[in-house]
Amino acid sequence: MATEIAMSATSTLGTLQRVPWLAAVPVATLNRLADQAVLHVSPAGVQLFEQAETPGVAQFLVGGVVELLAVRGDEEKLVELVRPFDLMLPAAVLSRQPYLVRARVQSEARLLLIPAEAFRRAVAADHALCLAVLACQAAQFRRQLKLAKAVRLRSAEERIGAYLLALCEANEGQSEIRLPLEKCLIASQLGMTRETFSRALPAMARHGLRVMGDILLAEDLPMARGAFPFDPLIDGPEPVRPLADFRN
Amino acid sequence: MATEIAMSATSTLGTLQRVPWLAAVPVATLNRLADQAVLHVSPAGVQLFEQAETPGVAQFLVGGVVELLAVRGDEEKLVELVRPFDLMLPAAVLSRQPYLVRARVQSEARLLLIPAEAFRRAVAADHALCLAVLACQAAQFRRQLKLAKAVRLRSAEERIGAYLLALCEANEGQSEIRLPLEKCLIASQLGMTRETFSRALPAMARHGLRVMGDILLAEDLPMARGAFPFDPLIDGPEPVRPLADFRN
DNA sequence: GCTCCGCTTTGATGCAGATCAAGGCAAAAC
DNA sequence: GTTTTGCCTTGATCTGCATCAAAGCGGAGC
Repeated sequence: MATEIAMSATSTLGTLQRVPWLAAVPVATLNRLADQAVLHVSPAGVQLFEQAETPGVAQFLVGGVVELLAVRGDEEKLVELVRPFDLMLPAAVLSRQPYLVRARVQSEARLLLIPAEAFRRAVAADHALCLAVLACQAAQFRRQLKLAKAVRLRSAEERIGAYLLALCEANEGQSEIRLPLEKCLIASQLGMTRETFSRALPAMARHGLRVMGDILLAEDLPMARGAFPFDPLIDGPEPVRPLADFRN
Repeated sequence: MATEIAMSATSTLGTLQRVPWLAAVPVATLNRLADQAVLHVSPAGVQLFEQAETPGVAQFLVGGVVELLAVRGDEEKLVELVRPFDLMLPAAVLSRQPYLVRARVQSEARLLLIPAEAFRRAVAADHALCLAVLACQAAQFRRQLKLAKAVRLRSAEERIGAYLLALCEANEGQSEIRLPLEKCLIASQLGMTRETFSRALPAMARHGLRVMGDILLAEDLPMARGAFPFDPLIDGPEPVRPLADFRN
């Protein structure tokens, strides 16, 4: 299952120091966190926590991808994907409330585990850390809002179009692009079934995006952009933007 | 349109002091905020800000209800309702990013307007305020998650059932309950059209909830609870829970 | 080679909920 | 009084997407 790795505090500290949005946090504070942190590596498929569980540790994702799933009975619906560097559901940890979703590793995850109480104390003790976490939380909120907008405002086909175009832009210049995920995962990420996704793919060729197997080739990028206009308020990235100049 | 009210700083301060989750914030800080704040009263229908606008003021909702709307072209979809006491989209204000949604007053709103830069400075300067805003932001995030779960996991009928039952519980004991909102507003709040809502209402009688006009009478509460079980991870309240003991 | 298994595709069908289009009903305006 | 205006209901129809079921298809293992 999950591997726990004994680690010198220095390397844990190193990891924390490499996080851009923790740049403004004093090393002393990061050090105190690092002292209590353990690095955990979890392979795909492992469940990190269950819905309704109360967080005992703060989990800091430093590698891999984790999916958050809304659960009822035995059906799961993907709510969000978490990528590095990000805290897993800081809202639950900070407010000492149960998780609202299940978390499962999608691709091998590297996690820094910090006892929840220690984490809360650190946030309460260090203003700079508090500001950083606030920025992280704000970014997560905005990502969530964007997702909600995408689902409510766009049809399945449009979401696929936007997704494929985002891929094209990420791999600027290449004409052949390999889909980064299994199709069924992409489908659930876009909030539809794999069948719907599968059926919609051939239809995308009409808009200049041909998908064959797991290869996407952009045949007519301008036409595609015409059919699926880029909306920065939905498709734009949402990086963590710390309130840098916090002392003033 | 909107009425701007000249106000002694003391009464603005008084308003801030009455906010539960600002209890731990030093009066000096609240006072500095109050000095720069203006109370604004906006009648229903007024648009507070537009999608893509960059926040110039932080808006603190102290009365009334505001709806947040995702917009594309001329169609609007309700994303969330904001009620007192809450900050309007603190994520946008703090990260100096454009609003992702439009805000419109649903029922007469009382807002404390604070210049955005002053607000950011205050958060950056006062640790206690930062913690309070963090808690506020966390609560908003969790509300948003709960909404997403409700929409993805429940059918239209189930959402209506949960809503009506919540009403019953709020007015414990009364057999006749008046719907607190116009039906079309309830419908959009539940993420469906008024027609769907209208059609589903008669059907609810089969589960012990009869709605006649704008009166709801709970004919068989236990049966209703059986059909629409209460899920605290969706239906539970999500108050702002400040990390009270922040100095430690 | 063959078989098995996971993933994907395809087809047929079903359904929830949206949309379009008339009315009904009541309070407010004239 | 009548008319207007908002809001709600009702019916007919549409459609996007899910669901169910049955193949393809390719790689891993035997």
